[in-house]
Amino acid sequence: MKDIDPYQNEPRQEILDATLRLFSAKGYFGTSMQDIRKESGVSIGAIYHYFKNKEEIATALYDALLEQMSERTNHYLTTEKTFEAACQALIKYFFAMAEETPHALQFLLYARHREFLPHKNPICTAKPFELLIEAGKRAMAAGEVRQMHPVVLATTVFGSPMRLILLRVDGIMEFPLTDFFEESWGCIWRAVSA
Amino acid sequence: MKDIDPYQNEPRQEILDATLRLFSAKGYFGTSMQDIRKESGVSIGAIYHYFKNKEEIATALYDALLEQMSERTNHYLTTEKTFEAACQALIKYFFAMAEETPHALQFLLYARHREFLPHKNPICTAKPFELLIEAGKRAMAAGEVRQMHPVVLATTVFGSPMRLILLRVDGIMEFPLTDFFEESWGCIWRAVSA
DNA sequence: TATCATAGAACGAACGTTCGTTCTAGCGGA
DNA sequence: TCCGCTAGAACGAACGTTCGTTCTATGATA
Repeated sequence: MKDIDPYQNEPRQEILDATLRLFSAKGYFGTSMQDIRKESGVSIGAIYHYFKNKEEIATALYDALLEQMSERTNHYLTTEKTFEAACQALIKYFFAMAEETPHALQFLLYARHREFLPHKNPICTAKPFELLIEAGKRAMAAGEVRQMHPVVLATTVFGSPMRLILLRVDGIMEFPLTDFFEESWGCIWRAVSA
Repeated sequence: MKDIDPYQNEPRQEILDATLRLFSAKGYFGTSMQDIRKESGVSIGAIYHYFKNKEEIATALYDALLEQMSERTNHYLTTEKTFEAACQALIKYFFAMAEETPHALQFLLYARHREFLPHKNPICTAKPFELLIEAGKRAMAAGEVRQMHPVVLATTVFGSPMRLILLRVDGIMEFPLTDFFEESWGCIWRAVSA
């Protein structure tokens, strides 16, 4: 026996997948609704049946990806015993994402969402960033890392991996990021450990 | 005595200044030629007298800012005696830029130029980035910094300041970056010094 | 089982708007 | 007079969106 309407939202997901590919390749404004129709194989009328307008497709994508990232961040920060282990796990997760679903990372990290989602806050004020800041404060209080401004801590730990990720999803870096994890983390931990 | 025709290109510069403000606030696609006309006070006809089209305005901006950045990078890397001093000077320069001309940095670092300047290489393959990589290799050979992949070195040194800059030009960081230079650099140099 | 009724998914031509660009007329200093 | 420059109306293309219609699956009725 089948699940209740397992295919009900199949076209909806098809639209989202196609849109993510297009947005990450050509950007929001460079992607027309006709492009989405061609890439997804779903007709214009059907697209507007599932989404109110173009912006709502972008919002749906953004929210879903941010939620996923937020969950993972929260997961590692609460289950790993140390700040070090949590950060390592997070960076490994991002590095793996850069290899497996580069489109998602590109859309989430690279795009200036304020250009086409003006009512959304920039990603750095979003939940994952706040979770990190709080975890950093606790790690400083516990003496695991040196004392510094929480934002400096966060940028020191994640600034360089993020830049590596952008180089990778842009196709400038030809080797998988996982090859560089140890080296990169070695630098980061020297920088902040107590 | 005045320079030769100092005012000849006054409208041209007015257009570029206005466009930079608009692009950094609303993005390339969010800015119409009518917006540029209003912001610059130069008529549509005059704008098209000085520039072939919208893309050429963006290219002129991009090239000018990149050239300026390239010059500075080259200057510090060749005149400062150590890699450490050169990097410090560069980061201080960027931090100062973030305070004084945030629009320029925002346009140069944040925008996905591939969306509207498809024939331009991403900024990370541009001259300043290459200069840094080469300087990093020399510093490793000289024993000033530890051995690692040159790209890891570059992202470790500049990844975190760049992220601080983005937080600042986005208005998330409320204090001038110069306040955080010492703290940030302390982390960076721990990370990479031999 | 056969027939009809209904809902809503899918369709794509057509619409109105906005955009970048072109065009033509005219201004003003040399 | 000439010419660099300015002006802004007009143009055509491309865009996001709408809308009247068709298709399809399901349920009700007899």
